[in-house]
Amino acid sequence: MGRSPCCDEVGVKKGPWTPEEDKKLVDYIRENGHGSWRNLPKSAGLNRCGKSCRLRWTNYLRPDIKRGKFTEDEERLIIHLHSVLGNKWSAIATRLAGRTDNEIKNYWNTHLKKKLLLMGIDPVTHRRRTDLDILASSIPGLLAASANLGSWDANTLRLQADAAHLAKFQIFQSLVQLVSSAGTPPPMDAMSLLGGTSAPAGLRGCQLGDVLQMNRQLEAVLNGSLGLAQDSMAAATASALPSLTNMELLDSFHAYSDRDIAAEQLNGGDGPDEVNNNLYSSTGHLAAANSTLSSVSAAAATAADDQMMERINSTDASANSSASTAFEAWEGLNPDDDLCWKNILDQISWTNTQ
DNA sequence: AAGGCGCGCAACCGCTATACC
DNA sequence: TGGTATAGCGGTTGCGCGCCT
Repeated sequence: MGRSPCCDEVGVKKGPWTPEEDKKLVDYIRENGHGSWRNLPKSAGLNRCGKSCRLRWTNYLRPDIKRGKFTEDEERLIIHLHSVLGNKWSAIATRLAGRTDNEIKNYWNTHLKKKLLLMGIDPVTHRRRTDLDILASSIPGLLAASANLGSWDANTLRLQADAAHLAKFQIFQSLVQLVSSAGTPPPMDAMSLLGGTSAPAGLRGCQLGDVLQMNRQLEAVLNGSLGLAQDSMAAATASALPSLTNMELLDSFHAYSDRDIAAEQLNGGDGPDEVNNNLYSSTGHLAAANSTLSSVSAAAATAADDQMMERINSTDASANSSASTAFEAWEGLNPDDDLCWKNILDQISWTNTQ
């Protein structure tokens, strides 16, 4: 090996291409084809290395390149393909007519990755994010994003708000696991974290048993929405919460996953693809579940902290009533007080080091 | 009006794979 | 079979632009 890069050539121009250079390159390739890229610059009268010419042609000047904004279908396809292929941008690009690998890569890094993160999905594994550290590190971004939503449309706003709800819920759940999984009596700091003055407003003064019960309720609700009891969940949601916006959102996400499955079956190229179907349905269900959570929360927005705790304590185990109480409880876990969550995160890191 | 800042995108860098001698 | 040239790929960089203060 030991090949020296072609761009080491002295005196070869680098940096942005001028319109004149573009014209020279296009004219030459139209007349002669690119042939050997190494020899092309000299033949075309360009003071560039062959590699630079090749990149300029393949990423920008090629006549079949489609420019402009990515459509929603293209976005979905990229996410879908990325979940199967990973960072194989060129392979992904072959499935999107007119898009280059570079363009898709850039779009992924600048838009789609953030979008998935905001939805509580790990852009690498395409799974629900459960790792406590990752979640903790994402919270400042989530909070910043939720405070900086001016230019987004209504559905996007709701999705992002829902994603923030979900992330908070996941942190809470991890926190409870942390405490409840300790074989020995839970550390006092963790206890005070869950029920003490640094706890979310709704949990202040709360006993560990109460918190664990509430967590089970929340988990049941979320699991139901994630496909374990979709029909009853949808029915409960419809009766308890006739919100057109959220039902439309739910439908759109179901249509989203169904369309994707159908497309996969039509293509037939990759064979059965459970990973992707799961990605889409879980993405949709998560969004729907959180949409539901937030809208029920909105309905219970005025519940005072002590009233909420009363409801939790008097909750029976039947699915619907516990679900609605858990939703209300959830409202208490979603204070707009960032400081509250900061306290939680601080204490989590302290607890983890013990 | 000007400076700071963040974002998006084109281009580059470094590496691997493949072709060819 | 080994060395070299070339193509292709993915990660990273840096510039330009728009927005904000």
